[in-house]
Amino acid sequence: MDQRRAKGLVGQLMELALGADAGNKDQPDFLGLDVELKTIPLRRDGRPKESTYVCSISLPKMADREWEDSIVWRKLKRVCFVPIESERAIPLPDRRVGGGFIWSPTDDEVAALRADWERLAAMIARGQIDEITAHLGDVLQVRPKAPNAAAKRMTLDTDGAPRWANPRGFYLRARFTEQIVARALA
DNA sequence: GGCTGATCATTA
DNA sequence: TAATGATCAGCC
Repeated sequence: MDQRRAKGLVGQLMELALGADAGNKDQPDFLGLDVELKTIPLRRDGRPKESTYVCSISLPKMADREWEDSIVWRKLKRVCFVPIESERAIPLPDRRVGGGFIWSPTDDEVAALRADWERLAAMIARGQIDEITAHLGDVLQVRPKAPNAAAKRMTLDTDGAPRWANPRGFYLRARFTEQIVARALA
């Protein structure tokens, strides 16, 4: 199977298998439980292979939104993580699924997430969206999230002036999810 | 190997 | 069309 053409398939199969019901809305996957479902790709050594996508960014809404009301926090305060074997050489049907577990960030993790989020939100609010790179953030990072690099979406400046920007999304660094998985297995 | 920026399938 | 689900590919 061509893995290049099956990127989101694993996640969607899990949603189907576990009965997630939010569809492609900007809300937690399990509406009644307020729990977000995420798969984590693991290599043979049991460490995460990739960073984990959290959500897309609504540029205009970042400016006057507090951390407690942010989409990132709403999604991350309770997550059902499901580790999945993801070596590129293993065919999709042969991949093993690990035991899923419900996770909530510890106080330290919340503090780290919040610090990164507030710094990034401040940059967005100041109209520095094009200066944000994936280098920023200790645990949370901002990366392109678009069909291709040429895609632009209309957004609003802090002054209310329209401008074009590349769509972005929030991601959890692999080092962060590695700690989560390690703690869950301990 | 780790990280960053780019890209792909499917659905409402 | 735009949002969801992530992984790919190349530079360091």
